[in-house]
Amino acid sequence: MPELPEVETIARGLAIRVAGDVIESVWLGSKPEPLKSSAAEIEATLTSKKILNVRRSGKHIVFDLESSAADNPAQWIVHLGMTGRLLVCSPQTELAKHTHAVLRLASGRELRFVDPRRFGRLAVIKVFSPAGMEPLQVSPADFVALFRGRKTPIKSALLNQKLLSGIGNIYADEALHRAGVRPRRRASSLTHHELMRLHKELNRVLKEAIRLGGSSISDYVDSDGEEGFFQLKHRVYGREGEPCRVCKTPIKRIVIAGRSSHYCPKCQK
DNA sequence: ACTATTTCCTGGATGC
DNA sequence: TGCATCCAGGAAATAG
Repeated sequence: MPELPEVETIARGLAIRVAGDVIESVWLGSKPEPLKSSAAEIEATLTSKKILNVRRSGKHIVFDLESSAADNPAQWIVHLGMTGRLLVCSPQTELAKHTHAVLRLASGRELRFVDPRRFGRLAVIKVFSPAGMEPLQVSPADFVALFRGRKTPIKSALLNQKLLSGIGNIYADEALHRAGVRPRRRASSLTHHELMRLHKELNRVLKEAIRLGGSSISDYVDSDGEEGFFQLKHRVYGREGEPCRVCKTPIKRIVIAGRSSHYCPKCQK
């Protein structure tokens, strides 16, 4: 399940591999569900366009396209959802089940979008603007202000993409453990000191995860098919009943707003 | 304006 | 072995 570090890893890999290439033709699957823009619009926008760069914004992958007319959409946006993958491969490579889009590149390779669970989304847009703030760029003061007066659990607030873009279930749990805050605490109940610590630990955990290429659980791999290694550093996520890496207390699992949440009852207050 | 709940979707794990 | 059921979760839609 790609969150900020995984999407960052994928976007960096794609930038190295396809920046400068030209999209010669576009094939879109018959199922329209993954498309936010119309199939015709996506096809028209991508065909014959040069890919200038590939980067991450929140959990979205942004392909900057060379635009001839200033009023045309000039970005291709991909959200990988839960199981989405972007693969660069040779045209001879067998088409994977659940392939929803194939872009033929001038270099002779293909860029394929595969997504079994179909939670991913494709769109073209003029200029993409993320809903929330970038966790790695938000200032401590702005971070603290985001949670002022919010009654929702801090875990839910961290997952709210309109506040911060890019945090998912894994890194919300991991950041809360490192900050010593229980996931069910109301966001507004956190002290200034706790929020400052949360901001610092969130930045720390995201940067370390990016350094290790993300967390490979389920079927996540980067654009080279390589797995990440941050799952080895998980302190609470997916570790129900196992000893806390800090104090040996068994990790608890609870459900908050339908999401599994893991924490150490001793380290987190 | 917020917050909570439901819905979408498939494959892997589990239970009988 | 096979079949049914449950579960994972990002974000949009819906309800309160």
